Order: sequence, then structure tokens, then C-alpha cells
Amino acid sequence: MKNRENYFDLVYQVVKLIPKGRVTSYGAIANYLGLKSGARMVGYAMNASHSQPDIPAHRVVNRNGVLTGKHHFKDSSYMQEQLEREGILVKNDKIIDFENVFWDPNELTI
DNA sequence: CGGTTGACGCTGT
DNA sequence: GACAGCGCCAACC
Repeated sequence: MKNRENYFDLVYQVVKLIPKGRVTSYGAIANYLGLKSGARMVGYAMNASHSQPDIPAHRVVNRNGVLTGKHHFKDSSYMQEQLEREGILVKNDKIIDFENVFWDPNELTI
């Protein structure tokens, strides 16, 4: 049994904490976990989230607010569909008012 | 053990 | 403002 799940779990914990109607970026999670520049690792962990149906990966986008990982979901439109379902408007695979719906794990301390 | 890939991000031009 | 290149680190071949 590898401890790698522990690493992914850290990402899962944060993603689960994302409030409804909010989104965050890979870099924000990486920074919160202290992984710095490990944004790619966060995305990699998300890829393993397929074993964790409780992981709202659709709430995680890149720092541009673009649904870069939508192609990894069951359906290409699944990610956008879920976001719109929570009141997040998506246009051209990009989140509208991204900075408005953006949620940073660092706010937890505020 | 070495090279490539990747749901990213930043800096430079 | 758009495009290209580099870095960062774990997983995969």
C-alpha cells in the first residue's frame, strides 16, 4: 500500500472544502498545501480523483478560469453543466466573473 | 535508472 | 495583448 494516497488526499480535502457556487485554481490549492509550483501535481491528483466520487473536481480550474480539465470528465460538457448548476456561468469553456466566484483556501483563516 | 508526460504557472519577448 | 519557453515534481514507460 503506497502512501501516495496521502498526497492525493490532501488535495481532496481542500477540493471538498470548496463552497457551493465557488471555484478555485490548481495553483491556489498547491500554494495552500505548500506544494508551490506543484499545480501540475494537483491536477495529477485530481486525475486520481476518479476513485473519489465525492471530489467536485469540476470546481477546480486553472488560474485563467478556463475549464482545462473538462475533457477528462465523462462528458466534455459535464464540467460546465455542473458549474452552471451551481450558479456559475461558463462561456467558451471559461468561467464568467471568475474572480467573483473564485475561492481561495487561504480564506479559511480569515 | 533515464526520458517523457502532464486537469499549471510565471517570466520574457 | 498574444505567444513561446522554462520550471517544478510526481507518475508512467
